[in-house]
Amino acid sequence: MKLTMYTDYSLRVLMYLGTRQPDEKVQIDEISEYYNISRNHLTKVVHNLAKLDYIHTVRGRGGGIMLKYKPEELNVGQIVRNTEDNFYIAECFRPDNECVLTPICGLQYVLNDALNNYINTLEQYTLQDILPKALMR
Amino acid sequence: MKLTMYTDYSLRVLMYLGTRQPDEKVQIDEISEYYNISRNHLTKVVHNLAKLDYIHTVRGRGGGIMLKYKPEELNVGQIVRNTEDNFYIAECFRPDNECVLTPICGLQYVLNDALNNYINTLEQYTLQDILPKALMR
DNA sequence: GTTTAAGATATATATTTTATACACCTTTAA
DNA sequence: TTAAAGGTGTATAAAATATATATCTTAAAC
Ligand code: SF4
Ligand code: SF4
Repeated sequence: MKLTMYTDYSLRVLMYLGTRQPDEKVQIDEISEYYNISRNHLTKVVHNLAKLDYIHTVRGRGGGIMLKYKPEELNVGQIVRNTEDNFYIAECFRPDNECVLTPICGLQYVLNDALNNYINTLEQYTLQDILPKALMR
Repeated sequence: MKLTMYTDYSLRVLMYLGTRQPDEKVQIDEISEYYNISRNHLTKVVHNLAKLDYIHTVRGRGGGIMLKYKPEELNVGQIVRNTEDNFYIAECFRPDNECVLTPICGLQYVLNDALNNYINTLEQYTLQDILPKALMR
């Protein structure tokens, strides 16, 4: 019942960018220092956010990253759904499931219901809603 | 975003017992064979369920375990809440939190909201609701 | 009162998942 | 050509989970 650091870092990056001007380029180094996360690790998070089309990256000198959409257009639920890689909430949700109850167990539907409500809740918020008012220096 | 095997095993044990007569004693060995789970491991799960007051255990020859309440009196949400040991949904929910955003981040409230809806959903079901109609042999 | 079948407990090990580090590559403006 | 930026692959570490091993305790049956 927890998000991976990877997902949380992804959201932290988006929040960081969200407090800046729309077209302001920000460097990974700056963010990694602010959050005390290794640059290389954060680079992967950033790269993935770019693949997911949430941010725009500019390579080379003078480069940086920036949000591709306005904070109020970015849905928290969608971000989590795309960033968290698996939602294997129980064994029977996994490809290697061997639970003998699978054909007759009612729990799986209940868990699925709960998971949907979890995601649906997140989907009621946008990046704008969770943005820190200002970043602390 | 997943339950531990431990929690799932706990529910499996309760479901197993729920398909039996109220005062029928069932042995751990039988359950562990049915589910292909090591006896010793399952013993710990069972022991914990006893500590949580969900089941009654009888030691010694002729012993076994049985539900302490009727399936319709056992709430799935409560069971999960008691069995799953931590709900550290993000770094800031942990005792060793070092996230610099903590004082200003809006995400933590959103995550908490989502988690509550997850648990609340589970709380709408009882063991009776998820019971397999019959155990397969 | 000894045996046997049951659950209880503590510790160690293995496995899996997640996070981080290291090393090097590519791009582009100055 | 250099320097500052992001990109990529692989290896390692750390943490969380799950399982195994070994032994103990209880109580009914004989
Ligand atoms: S089928 Fe039921 S008991 Fe088996 S893994 Fe799925 S939820 Fe758990
Ligand atoms: S404060 Fe916000 S960014 Fe930091 S761990 Fe909590 S939810 Fe994540």
